Amino acid sequence: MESLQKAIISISPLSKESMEAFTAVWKQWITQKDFILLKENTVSDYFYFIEKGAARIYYYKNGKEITEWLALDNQFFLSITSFFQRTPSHLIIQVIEPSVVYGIHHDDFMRLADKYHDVERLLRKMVTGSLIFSQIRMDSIQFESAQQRYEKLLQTSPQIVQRVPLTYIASFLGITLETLSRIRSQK
Amino acid sequence: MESLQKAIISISPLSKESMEAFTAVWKQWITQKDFILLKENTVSDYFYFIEKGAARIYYYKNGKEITEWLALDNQFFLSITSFFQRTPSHLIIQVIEPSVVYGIHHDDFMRLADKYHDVERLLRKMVTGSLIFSQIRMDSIQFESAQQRYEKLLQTSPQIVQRVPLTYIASFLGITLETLSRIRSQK
DNA sequence: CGTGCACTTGATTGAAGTCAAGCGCTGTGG
DNA sequence: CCACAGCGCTTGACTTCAATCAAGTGCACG
Repeated sequence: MESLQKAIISISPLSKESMEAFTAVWKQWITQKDFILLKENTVSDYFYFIEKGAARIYYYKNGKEITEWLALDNQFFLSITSFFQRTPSHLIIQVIEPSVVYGIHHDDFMRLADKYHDVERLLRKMVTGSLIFSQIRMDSIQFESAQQRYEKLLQTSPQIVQRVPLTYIASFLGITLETLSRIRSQK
Repeated sequence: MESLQKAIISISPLSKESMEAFTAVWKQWITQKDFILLKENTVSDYFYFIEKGAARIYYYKNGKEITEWLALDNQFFLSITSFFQRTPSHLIIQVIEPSVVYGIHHDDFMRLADKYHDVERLLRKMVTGSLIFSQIRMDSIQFESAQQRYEKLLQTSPQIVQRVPLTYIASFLGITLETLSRIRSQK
């Protein structure tokens, strides 16, 4: 819970009152490996924070699993379209290591954003950060080779490469397992 | 200016006071074709709204122009990373038809978001909408064929295909002009 | 001890990129 | 008023990166 508060403050500080009201409504999960936080075709109610452990967001595309996102220690994550649009999602959120996860319900988050201006600002900054990241990732998928993307991941998130199975990493990078294997074997 | 107000309200309503303060600070440009709104390597100060006309956001990648975004009548547009991170951008924003464009300065927008909770909420909803769009576009670039992307554009934004040169459309779709030409010639 | 999962390796294919040439307007200057 | 320069687009030949399909290896654990 302390690490959640730190993560919040680093994005946008909250008044004592807002912080207390805000952190009070987060729910905690202490889960085993392979625990499912979000089932397929359901509305994603929670905005998550993983304090310790690892999770992946994935879905099925033509019968194959596509890993859309990987979250490790001290990261926020969510099914963006489902959480904000309140529509059922083909996404599945699965914990892939024993983990400690926090989540705030959509309705609580919106209620508090309405009540406290600084919570609204926090949410805006979170979404903005996510949007910037999304832009960078789109550029990467469009213009960088599989090799470049893998090398960038090695630089920016070496822990992912160490802790997450290659199958997940491959589709997170937008390439097949075979291509990733060949990239790794060169040199 | 009326269309700007309508566009704002359709995203998130503002109180009379906020709306007045907010719309008061938008600057207007009435421009000829090819007018440059944002020069290369400068910080993008404005969040734009195109009332009538067309604009494109592009940059140079290995000496070639890449069109990143196309905005037509009644759309908001901006250089996301530059506007929010306040960093110089390789992006160029150019009007490609005689147009009427409005823009709000970053500092005015942030000042008003700080002062009025409902302006902050408006900004959050704008960014959220943009993020959702960005996710959908990323998925499209990653998994759809050039053909599918073109057909989708035809369906969702036929005006773009009618009003914008194919060179720009091609790189907006993430393909070359030649590939787009071949797609169009089949059937 | 063997079944299956995680990963590797090889052969082939395919979608789109690159390079190069050419066509047909349009508009401007001699 | 014609000519040709240049832009917007098309077409063709060839290349390339990564996907697909298909085996095969090695380790983990029940």
